[in-house]
Amino acid sequence: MKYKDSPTLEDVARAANVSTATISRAINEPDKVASETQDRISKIIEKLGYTPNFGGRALASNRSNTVGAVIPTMANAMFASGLQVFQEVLSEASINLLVASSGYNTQTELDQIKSLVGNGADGLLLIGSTRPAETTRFLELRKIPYVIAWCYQKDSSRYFAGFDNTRAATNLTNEVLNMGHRKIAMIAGHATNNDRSSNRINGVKQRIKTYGEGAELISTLETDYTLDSGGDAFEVIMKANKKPTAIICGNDVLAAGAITRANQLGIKIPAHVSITGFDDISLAKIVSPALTTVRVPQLEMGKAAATLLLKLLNNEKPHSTELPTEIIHRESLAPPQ
Amino acid sequence: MKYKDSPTLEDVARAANVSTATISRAINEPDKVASETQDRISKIIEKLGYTPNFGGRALASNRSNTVGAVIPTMANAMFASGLQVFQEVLSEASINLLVASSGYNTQTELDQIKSLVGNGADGLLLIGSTRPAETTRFLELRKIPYVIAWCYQKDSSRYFAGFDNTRAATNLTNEVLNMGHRKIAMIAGHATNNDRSSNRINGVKQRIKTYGEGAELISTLETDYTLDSGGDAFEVIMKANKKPTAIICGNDVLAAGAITRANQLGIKIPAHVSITGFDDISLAKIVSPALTTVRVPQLEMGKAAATLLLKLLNNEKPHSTELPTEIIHRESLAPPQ
DNA sequence: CTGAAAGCGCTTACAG
DNA sequence: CTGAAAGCGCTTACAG
Repeated sequence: MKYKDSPTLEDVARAANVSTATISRAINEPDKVASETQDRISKIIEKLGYTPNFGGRALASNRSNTVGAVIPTMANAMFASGLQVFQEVLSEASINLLVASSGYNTQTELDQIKSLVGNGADGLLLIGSTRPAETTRFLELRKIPYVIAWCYQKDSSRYFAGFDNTRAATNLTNEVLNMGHRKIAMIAGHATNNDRSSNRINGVKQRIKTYGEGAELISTLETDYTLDSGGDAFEVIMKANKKPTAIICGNDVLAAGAITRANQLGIKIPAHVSITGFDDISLAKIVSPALTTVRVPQLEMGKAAATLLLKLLNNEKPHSTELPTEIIHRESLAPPQ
Repeated sequence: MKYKDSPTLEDVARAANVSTATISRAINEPDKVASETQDRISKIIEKLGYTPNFGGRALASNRSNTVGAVIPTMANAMFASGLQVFQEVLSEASINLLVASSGYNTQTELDQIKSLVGNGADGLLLIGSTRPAETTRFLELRKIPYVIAWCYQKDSSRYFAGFDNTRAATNLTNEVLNMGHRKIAMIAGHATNNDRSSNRINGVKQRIKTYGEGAELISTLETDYTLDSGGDAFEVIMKANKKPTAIICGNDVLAAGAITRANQLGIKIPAHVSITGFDDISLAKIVSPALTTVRVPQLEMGKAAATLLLKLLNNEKPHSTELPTEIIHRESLAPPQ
């Protein structure tokens, strides 16, 4: 847009018979201005329809009041709803949100981070803790405050708003085992450079290993987080000679894909095989049978991440926040028959 | 972040033994710089880790290379995936995306528009064509280029990347009628200030009215676009004395909610009642029975909207783009029994 | 192809 | 509580 058409601070100053400094204060630090002056200025601003020029402000103050988020994909409702809350909280603090997606690709993520920072992001929201050294180096070099959501690490110098994926997966696996399942398979998301996926895999593996009682992880397939991939992986697993009685899926999309495929193939869930999900997005309630899954605090993470980042921008030293997960019992998990 | 730590154009200029003007050109209009100079500058930029200061650039050029989008909600996968493509296309043109949501509230939408524009958005993506005069006035006053997605109007001075909601609804209704249904009900989203919803309602009404043959719209309920609301509306409709043989839903979320509720109540779909959706989000394939619905070109709209906006920012006069919709036949619609 | 210099619209010590 | 003025880091006619 052309700012030439818009009034500037100087126009306001002239009309109000004060200096531009006073107008600036009236806008940014009203306490420091006499209340009558304030009133007069307010009216003139209103009348002229003045709004501060963004570039001028950013240049002079070294602040853009903008924050960036790079998420793997907006297409998964999970990230989208977390992002929504994140934005709402920021909005109340008059901070705007720049958004980009990485498609689960670390190079793309770095490109987007650079782009957002180059476009003035004062801080960043990132998903997951594992990333190439180059990315970490850039972040440190530029001293960008950032918070990491969807996972949690204690005793870290970084800031997290998330949950312990390993523990959540361990708990879920324990539930599956206690229900009597011994032959278990897993359909996971690609684990490379994705700590949420690899931690969930680890949680499942660890629990099965330590459980004893003949419990066994017969296979774990890594694939894309899509419905079709989940379906395909399900088919592969069910065509093998050695079949599981329960399949633990890395997220709800994969699980919903598996169930849909099972329905098409005439394989009864959970009578023939149990299936579990992860995330508890709305799909989980809709699919039939409804998914037994792990509820992940999506909205709470969005909110916590925003709060954390706001503090960071304010030069405070906040504490990472760990959020709880919970197993949601629905129909897709039952004792083996 | 503190830019004091970062090198400036002047630092680069000094190191390269040229003026800042030349560095600026090397970055923005490489053709205008001798290729040896260019090479030297590139190396120095690389070595110093220079990136242009956003505020300085925005102030001097009156351009932020940032565009804003205000969508009703990110929680509906439909908008989220359109937004994703929108962002990807912009990203290739080195334009960043500022995102905000309105929660289907026109006042919130206006606030967010003001905030994004105040934060430097050069252009805007908006959903739907109906909004209060105050909003339209603001947009015109500030001369913000914007494109409207998810709907289409011909012979308008505004720019659209979308489809004709009325016609799509008409076509779907025609399908339902041709299948033999005569008693029809509708579960729609709130129509006030939501042209997508009201146009879909109009399409259904019009077609039923002109169809004859005893066709009748026995009721149309307006509600929130949530699964539970869809379920509740379904229950209300099925408890009335006069029951429909088909229920047309304003979107897939509502339809999925209705089907899920039907399953819980033991009402067979489509044996007892047929149900149709709108949008064709992934829910539609997952729900059981799978939804017969209208495929809305989400990704194509995101792409078309980005292309349109890019042209607008480039001072071209592009044409609005109308995209086709298509009826997807699955299991939830069948002849009345 | 390159440079000197003005100017974009703010904020912020500093002085009063 | 207010003002004069420097300065933030770029871009862009203009001149050569």
